[in-house]
Amino acid sequence: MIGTPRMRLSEKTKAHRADELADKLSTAGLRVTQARLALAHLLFGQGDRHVTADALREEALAAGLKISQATVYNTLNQFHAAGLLRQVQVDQARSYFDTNIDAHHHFYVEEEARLIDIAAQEVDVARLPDSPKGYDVDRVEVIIRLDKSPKA
Amino acid sequence: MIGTPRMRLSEKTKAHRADELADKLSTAGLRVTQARLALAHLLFGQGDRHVTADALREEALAAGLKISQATVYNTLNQFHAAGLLRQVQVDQARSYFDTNIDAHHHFYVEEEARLIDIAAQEVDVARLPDSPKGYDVDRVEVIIRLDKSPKA
DNA sequence: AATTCACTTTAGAATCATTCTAACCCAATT
DNA sequence: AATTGGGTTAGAATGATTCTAAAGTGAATT
Ligand SMILES: [Mn+2]
Ligand SMILES: [Mn+2]
Ligand SMILES: [Zn+2]
Ligand SMILES: [Zn+2]
Repeated sequence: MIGTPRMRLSEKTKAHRADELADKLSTAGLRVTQARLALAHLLFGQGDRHVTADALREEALAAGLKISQATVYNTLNQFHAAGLLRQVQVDQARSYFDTNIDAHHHFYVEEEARLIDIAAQEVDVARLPDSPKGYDVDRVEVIIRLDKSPKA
Repeated sequence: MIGTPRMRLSEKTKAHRADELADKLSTAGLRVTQARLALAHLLFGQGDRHVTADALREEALAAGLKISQATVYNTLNQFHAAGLLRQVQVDQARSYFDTNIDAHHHFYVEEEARLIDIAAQEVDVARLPDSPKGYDVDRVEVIIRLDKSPKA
């Protein structure tokens, strides 16, 4: 399996140019529309993020964008289906969309509804059981649930 | 930390007697009521299970029990709060309640909405990152997502 | 530049799991 | 048997997500 090519820091850090994002959409087989570009800018323009649909909606509104809730959901689902986003399921109430699609794991702080990335190489899953007959491993997820330390 | 004492196979396999279940509830600090006993019988009377609220509701109805949806939810949440059930979050749509409260992991077959237990010793998580300052590990969950093997 | 057409966006309704409310019910105690 | 403090319930409410069907837009074609 070939990993996503690493970007140079300068590319990864600065805001993506519009044509970079447009390329990203086209390459993923999605038409380049205003709504998708605007949301892609919010999602991919500032490093790895974990967002809920509603949080992204509020960001869009705060940024003065006129984008409906349905479009936010449509876009997140399309980006996910196209492999531009990963969906993370840690909370009963809502789902998170992760802009980091490389293999990695998560801390989850339930009290703060906050996800924190763990690089794949930070966790060593040394041994896994065989999959049941007729099934293949799609993905191995490690979720480390955290509590706030009690005040000493 | 002291683990739950293992039962002999004969005890674990056969249906629990009513007084065993009543003890289980009392010990957990829950009053022994008809509804709780009946649901405990369905949940704990047949080995380890992963159930959704709705599935349990249907089982109860099929068994001729007169139990409302609200009571199913109340009871599952109370059993969970009392430590008799674990809640497993793998699917965006609904949550699962797991009668196996020992440390263990899961396979999840999304296509079939089915959870399969993995004994803790079947997975070797050899190395974990340090928790962020001010937070402690509550639980480490490993979820192996499975796909059906393509037909050869 | 106008036309076309498939795809996109949208407001609002619908869905569905879960929770809440407030009235009745029952287990435990006296 | 009366009291009382949960427990149970029907039905309403909530909240995330999806659906509908109508209006808008991107890309290709005249
Ligand atoms: Mn897959
Ligand atoms: Mn805890
Ligand atoms: Zn992540
Ligand atoms: Zn389990």
